[in-house]
Amino acid sequence: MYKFAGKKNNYMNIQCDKCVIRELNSLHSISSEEMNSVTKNKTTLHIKRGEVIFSEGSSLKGVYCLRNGKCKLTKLAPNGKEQIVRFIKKGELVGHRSVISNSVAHLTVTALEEMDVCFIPKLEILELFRTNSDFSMEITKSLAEDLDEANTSIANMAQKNVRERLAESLLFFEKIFGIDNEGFISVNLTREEIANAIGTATESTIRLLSEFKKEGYITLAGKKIKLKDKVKLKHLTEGY
Amino acid sequence: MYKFAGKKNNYMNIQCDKCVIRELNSLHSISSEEMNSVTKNKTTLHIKRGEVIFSEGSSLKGVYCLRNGKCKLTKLAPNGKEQIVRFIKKGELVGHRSVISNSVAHLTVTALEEMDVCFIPKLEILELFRTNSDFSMEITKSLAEDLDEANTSIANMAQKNVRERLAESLLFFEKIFGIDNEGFISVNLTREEIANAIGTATESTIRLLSEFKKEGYITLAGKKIKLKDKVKLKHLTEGY
DNA sequence: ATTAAAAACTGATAAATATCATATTTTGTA
DNA sequence: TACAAAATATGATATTTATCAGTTTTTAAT
Repeated sequence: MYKFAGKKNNYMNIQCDKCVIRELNSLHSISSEEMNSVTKNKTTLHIKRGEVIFSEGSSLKGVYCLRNGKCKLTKLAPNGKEQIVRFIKKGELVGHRSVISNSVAHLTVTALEEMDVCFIPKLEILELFRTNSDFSMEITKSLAEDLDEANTSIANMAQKNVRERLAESLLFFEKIFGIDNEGFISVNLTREEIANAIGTATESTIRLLSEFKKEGYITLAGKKIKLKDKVKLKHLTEGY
Repeated sequence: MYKFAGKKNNYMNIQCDKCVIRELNSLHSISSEEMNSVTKNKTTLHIKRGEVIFSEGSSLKGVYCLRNGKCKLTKLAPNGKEQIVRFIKKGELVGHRSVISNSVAHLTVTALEEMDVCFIPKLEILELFRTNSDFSMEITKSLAEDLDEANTSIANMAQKNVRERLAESLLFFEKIFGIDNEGFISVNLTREEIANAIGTATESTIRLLSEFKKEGYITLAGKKIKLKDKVKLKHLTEGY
């Protein structure tokens, strides 16, 4: 079962205006006065791989700003399988959808590695949204972008086969997570998690990865994956 | 190829505050003064089945408010097939995503039947967004809702098989479009369109509809569909 | 009312994918 | 370091779904 992230300590309550990731999300549009208020009211959490930041059905008391690390957003299907709907990394906000629409969380957010996350109370966010139209515009734009990506995802799921989706995902993983100094994709995903993202059986994912390796498009080292022939992978995403 | 809706006539330039659908979308939160401005600047279009309101890649000069009728939102996949991402009906807005994020349209909107559509210029909408925080909140909430539905759709596409998705879609069609006086679902969709919505081959859709009929869950009369056993269909969506 | 085009339908077959069973490897931790 | 648990891997088989080819029915335009 889930391990919940419980350690709410303020030991790292860095001022937001000194935070490196500030520029990366909607918070970049707030004034220094507003920033001070956020700094005062936020708390910082340290979270380990596999821990849940919040889960589907829970009611959120604020939004989370990711200082570093990566996580997955999942949805539980009626068959009990978890669908990974999206990946999120350093600099992004989570929970703003629930806070804005004043509803329960519809996704579960789970850390894929150690991460530091700042919790900003609901009131703080709603007040910013109401009084700072740059901020509300930013939040709205970010939802609009998410919606657009989700629509693309629907089309991919519906129109592409598993092989095409896997190729697509590998390129996507490298693009958003980058590579380590040996050239491997910088994210720690199990085969099952990859399967849950592309919507297939774990065995199919494993088999296709082996095929991609055999055909020379990727290198596998344990669970680490290196892309060797991105041009070919790009072609594979469109089925040739 | 597409037939574009070109007839921009003002013959039906009804005042927005008298419009029946006003209560149904984000515009319900605007003042009567603001409403007057919208009335003055909007134009009304009459559109026939199959005509395109706007298409993927085009840059929008405003948003469209659906006075009546139904339409489909589609996305062109690289394989040339069209994916229906969503259905929209009377009372809803389209194009606000593009206008808010100041980007090109990422979807094509096509009428499924005769419809009247009001066009509201971009400036009008952006001004409302900037100055009326109730309106911006409504727009944002509606994007948040769309996003949530899109995520559910991703999970359904990924986790459910074609039979389950078809059962789900039939129930969904009846729910959002209602039924006529003989009990048939009130929307005119070809088998191909249904297939494009659930992400399968047209033949598979036809075959499964025949099976559902043979098994007594639905009635078919031409392209019209009546749901006979909704409890069973509900069970089918979860695979039993 | 006639007729051409589009849509719906059906069957046969191929291809893709899931499932089950089991072996091997890796990982985390005592 | 050892060992149990988890993850990865592979083969055999069943199931689902797509594709192709053709027929019938419906629709819309003249």
